[in-house]
Amino acid sequence: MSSVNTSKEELLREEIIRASQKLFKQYGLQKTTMEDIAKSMGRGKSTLYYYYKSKDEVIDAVILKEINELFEKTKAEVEKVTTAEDKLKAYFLVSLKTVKTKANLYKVVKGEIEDKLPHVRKLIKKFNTREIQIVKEILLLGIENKEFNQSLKEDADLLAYSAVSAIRSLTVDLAIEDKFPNWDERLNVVINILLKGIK
Amino acid sequence: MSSVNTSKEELLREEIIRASQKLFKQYGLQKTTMEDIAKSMGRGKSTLYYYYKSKDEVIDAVILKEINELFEKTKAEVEKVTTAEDKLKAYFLVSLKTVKTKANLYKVVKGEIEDKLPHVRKLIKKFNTREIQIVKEILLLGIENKEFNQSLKEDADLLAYSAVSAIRSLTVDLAIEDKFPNWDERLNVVINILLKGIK
Amino acid sequence: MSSVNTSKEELLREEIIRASQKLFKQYGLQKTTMEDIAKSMGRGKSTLYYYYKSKDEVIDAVILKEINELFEKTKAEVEKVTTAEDKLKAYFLVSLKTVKTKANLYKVVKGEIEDKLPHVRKLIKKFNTREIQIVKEILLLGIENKEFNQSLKEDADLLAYSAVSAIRSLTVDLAIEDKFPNWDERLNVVINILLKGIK
Amino acid sequence: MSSVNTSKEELLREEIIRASQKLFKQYGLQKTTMEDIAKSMGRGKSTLYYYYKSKDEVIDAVILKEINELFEKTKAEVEKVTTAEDKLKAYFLVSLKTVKTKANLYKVVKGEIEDKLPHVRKLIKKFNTREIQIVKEILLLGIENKEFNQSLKEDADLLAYSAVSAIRSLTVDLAIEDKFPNWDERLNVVINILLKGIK
DNA sequence: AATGAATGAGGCTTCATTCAT
DNA sequence: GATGAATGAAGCCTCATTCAT
Repeated sequence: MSSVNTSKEELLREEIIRASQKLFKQYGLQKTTMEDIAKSMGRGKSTLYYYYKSKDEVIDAVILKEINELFEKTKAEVEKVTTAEDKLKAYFLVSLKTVKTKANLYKVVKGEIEDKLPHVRKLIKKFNTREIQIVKEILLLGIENKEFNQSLKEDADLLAYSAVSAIRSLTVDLAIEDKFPNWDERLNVVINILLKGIK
Repeated sequence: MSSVNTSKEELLREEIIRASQKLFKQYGLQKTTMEDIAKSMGRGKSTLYYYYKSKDEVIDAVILKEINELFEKTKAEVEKVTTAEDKLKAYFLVSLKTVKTKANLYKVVKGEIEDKLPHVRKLIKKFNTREIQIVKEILLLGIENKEFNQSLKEDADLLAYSAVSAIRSLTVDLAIEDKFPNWDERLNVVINILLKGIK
Repeated sequence: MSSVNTSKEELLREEIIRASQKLFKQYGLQKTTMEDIAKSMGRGKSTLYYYYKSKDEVIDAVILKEINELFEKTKAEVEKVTTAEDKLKAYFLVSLKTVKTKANLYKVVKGEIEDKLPHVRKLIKKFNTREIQIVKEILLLGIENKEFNQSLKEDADLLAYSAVSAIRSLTVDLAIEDKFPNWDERLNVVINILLKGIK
Repeated sequence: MSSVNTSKEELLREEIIRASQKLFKQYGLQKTTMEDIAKSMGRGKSTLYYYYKSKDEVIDAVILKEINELFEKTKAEVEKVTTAEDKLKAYFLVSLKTVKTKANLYKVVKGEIEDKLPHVRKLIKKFNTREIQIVKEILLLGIENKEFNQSLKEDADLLAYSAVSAIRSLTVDLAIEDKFPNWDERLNVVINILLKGIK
């Protein structure tokens, strides 16, 4: 019985997150009101407060979910291939494809979050840490493999960080603007430059 | 006489922008209220409205100023050197140094702006276009020079765009987090990888 | 159950209108603030916004209510009697009595409305049209009846309009000033002159 | 020297009144701001305060001027003719024509004044008193003349008051709406009814 | 004499949040 | 469990008015 409740409760909690996600992507964190979220679910505003203590908690949950989804997907794809080069490519491509469908949230998240929800920074940081860790491991693997230049070893941290930061922003920007046709395919050029640079 | 008036008015207008700039960097566009700005100048709220019609107008002015400053500085430094490689390095370094002092504003600006002030997007776009143009010209110069790989020619657009986007986000991220000591110096590694990649 | 909700909500909506009505009469449309209305009900300002989207909506509702009340009362009284003369008298007297209790609102409404709420003009016009129609029908009845002078037929429109306009202003003016004792009774003289004039 | 100053000062005072008059007619008493008035004269806002202590004083002056103009014109026309009937007609016609050009001010004035500027009520009252006095004298003349019905004598006051009130509102309403073509000419029907009624 | 500059007071509106049911 | 109702706090903006020059 309790499990039924829990499951039902969990279901609604998820519905709230889904609805919020959608609206956050469309209108941004600030502009989306609790009212908006509630209405989009055909429910009363106070229902949200039954499941989440505050708007901030809703935001947290949404971001955490996004972060995990991206992370899991990235990790899975990276593990599918073996060479460091392929892993790096895989990392880039998953980032690209995932971000493409979530462009607005990322865009929004990046600016607003830091500002208004210092608390959320931790989430982002934690996520970044995990992502950077992945990339760093790929780099180190490549260096050990002799796929990549040995001299990079001491800067692997900074490089990993830079790659994560740059790739994210680039994909977000490209996804938001629709300027370059087939940018996702053509981005290979960029990846190749990088790979050539680190080989 | 008229010039005295103009200059005096201009002076206060600038003071407002400076004060706003500072607060925007600290608290973000939304969280900074007109009240905050006024108080930080030791003046009444309505004084702001004597010089700017609305908060949006203040925001516009601040952003426009930042954009122009960065652009002019970038352009000047790039013109000081001659080889494409040096120009590219110069571009990176100015971006780095400038952004470092304006990290918060950029951070803020990037997310919030898109959301709430579609009007401001034009400013950003125009600025981006100008920056991308600079980088593209550097790339083409390098290709002509044989400094850079000839095969890049057809993707110069996308590359320039990518470089601008990536470098901006990277600098912003690095400036915000204080994780890497001397990151601005060590970033040479990143630049060198890129340069090696495109040579 | 739904009807309970509806009725409860409707109840508060009405309470708001009543409170607003009272204050509008006392202080005028502009001078009465949402704060005033809320306080006079012992409630928070934002409660008003739960029931009405804006001050304008409140004003609309108040005016619409007044208009309908006056119209219904007028119509009922006019229908009670049969001769055109009696109907005309009835029309005058109801206008008189009703307006007497609402003098301030009418006074206020007349000037402010036109100015600031072009939208409300429609309401007024529609109301005027209905009132004028009543009077016109009385006139035509009287002409057919031979109670009134046949020559009025072609100017029935203008006459009806004039009568409505004049009687309203006269009653409002008289109600506001307390100059003439028993003016409502003595106004028979005026009515008789008019009747004599049109017979 | 003092007279030069005075005259020059007087000139500007009048200019202010003229400008205010125009704007009040167009936008109403409240909606017209001191800024608006100043701008429409190509002068600074504070200049107004050099000549008038407050907005209320400006309003007073405008109204007083309007009142006097109408009164003087009315009086002059009434004195031109001799029979009571002609005088009454003259009174009506001047009211009509004058009001036609000032419709907006009257409209505005009627509602707003009472509300917000209790002080101005005195002006209006005084003006009304003078107008009513004129009409009353015409009525009494007519009664003495045997032009009008003798029985009206004891209600001359109320009748005069009513006539003034009704005619003003009627003319204002007609001037504002442009519903009836040539209403000013056709209004003779109304006047004739009244005259017939009181003969 | 004339005014540019500055502002206090106050108005409307929004929204996250609480609470009784 | 779920929510309708209510609200405090805060934000943007307007405007009559003052004051130094």
